[in-house]
Amino acid sequence: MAPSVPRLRFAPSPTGYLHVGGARTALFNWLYARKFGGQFLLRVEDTDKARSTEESTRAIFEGLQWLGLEWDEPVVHQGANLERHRADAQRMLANGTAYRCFCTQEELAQRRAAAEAAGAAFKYDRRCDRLDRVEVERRVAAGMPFTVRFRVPEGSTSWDDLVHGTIAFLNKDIEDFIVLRTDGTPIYNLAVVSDDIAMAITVVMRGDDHISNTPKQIQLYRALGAELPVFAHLPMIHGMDGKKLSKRHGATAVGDYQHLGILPSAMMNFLALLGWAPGNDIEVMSREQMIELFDPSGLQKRAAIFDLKKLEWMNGQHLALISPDELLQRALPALVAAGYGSAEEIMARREWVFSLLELLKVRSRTIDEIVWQAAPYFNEQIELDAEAVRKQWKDRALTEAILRGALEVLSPLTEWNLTSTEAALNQLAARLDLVEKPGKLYQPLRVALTGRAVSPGIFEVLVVLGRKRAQQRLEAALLRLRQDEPTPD
RNA sequence: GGCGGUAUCGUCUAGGGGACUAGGACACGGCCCUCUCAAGGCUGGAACACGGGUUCGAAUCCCGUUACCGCUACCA
Repeated sequence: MAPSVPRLRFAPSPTGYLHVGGARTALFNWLYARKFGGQFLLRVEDTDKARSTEESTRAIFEGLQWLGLEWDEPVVHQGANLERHRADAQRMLANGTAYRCFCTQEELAQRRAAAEAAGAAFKYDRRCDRLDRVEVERRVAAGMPFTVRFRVPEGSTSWDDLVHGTIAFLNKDIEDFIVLRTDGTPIYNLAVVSDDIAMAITVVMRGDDHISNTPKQIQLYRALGAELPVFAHLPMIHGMDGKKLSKRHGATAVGDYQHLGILPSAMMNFLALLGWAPGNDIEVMSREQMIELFDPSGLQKRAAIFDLKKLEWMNGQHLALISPDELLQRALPALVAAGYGSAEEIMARREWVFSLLELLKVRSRTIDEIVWQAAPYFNEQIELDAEAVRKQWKDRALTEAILRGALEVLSPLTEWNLTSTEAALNQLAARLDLVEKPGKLYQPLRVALTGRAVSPGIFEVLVVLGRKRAQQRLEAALLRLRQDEPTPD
């Protein structure tokens, strides 16, 4: 059983960005630790120097931080533990659970090819384990290079997986695997076990592509005299075509979603639901609720398919939940990038921005959509959408009457708010006999005020625009209408 | 090939022997609300991979088959 204070770790290899599958694995590790009062640690598996990069390490940290998956102790770099890995291999050599193998890579490749040609499965034949002590010593003295191989014992290896239940392997199906290379560097399975023991990891939660590594690792724990952790193997994430999620499916890095205008809380919520369900038909959750409701027994065994549409819906739900402050904080960089002003300028109009965001977020699924919709309110000049103009300003005489009339009823207002502008426009509607057809009145106005056929309610637009700009836009529209006048078809 | 894993609507899932004419959500269609677009409400179509058992009774348990996925390196 898991001890009372569980320790878990997320152990990515820094060979790319933080993949959504990795992010979900990290998320479940984190949830488990938070739920049961344990620790969540981070270990960078950078033993593969050729493929590991600093940049990738940084990208992974950033992705985790963006999601809010804070780790509790300094990051462990696997590459720094080489001496311990080596010492552990020596320990196994000394206690007889491993042996030296002098077969070269070429010989092995040859035998493997021969076996395959004969239609048989290749498995190391243990020839070096049969060398007598004298011969081994002679070869070592002669400086012959060797690897260290683990001697897999008879019998079977099984464990009670937290998500799959009991999984068992026959040891005869596991070959004597190499644990230390000729150059004295460790193979993955040794490095992982050695580090997990050193970090006192009690729950190893990882992708189910590691299931077949697990019996080997269990043997290693035993050979090193260490207590076994609890294993939990999480399913993978697939793309819409049911294949393993890859670049072909579009964005796979969590950073991509950040730039698409997804909220971290929505991303977390969505990822959590991909492979776990709290039950009771609960779907939208804050991070606190997720921790509260998390239960490893609800972990899914089956690979899930990443559905962008649902992520977007989820984001819309979270947009509705977050505070104006948080929304502004998350949207600010995108607002600046869109050219709406400097961060200082935008923050100076904080209250106004709050009210604008409040109007736009309900009609948006992502921050990017909010930014796009915000253009007519931040920019001095608006672009008239040609399609909207064509459709809504079709009747030029009526449009002119509406614009002129709006200017007339709006100008004398002493108060400029939702109720006063509504009253004024109602008056205009009556005058133009459009009370029964409000769309005929409001749509042309909407185009004049925002340049678009879609916007928040017209009175809200008037208020957020402010009297001055609203009037300027109506006048500009009138002008534009006259310029375009001589266009009889 | 060998070994391992998985199998409920298109997708995410609820379900853990009778409460199932299988529930919810996304997506899709319709209706309502409505100045547009959203949001919201209501509503429709849509699934237990197949075959055998066990049982009075199976989506739920067991065994096969099939399909898909993973591993099978001196990669991680």
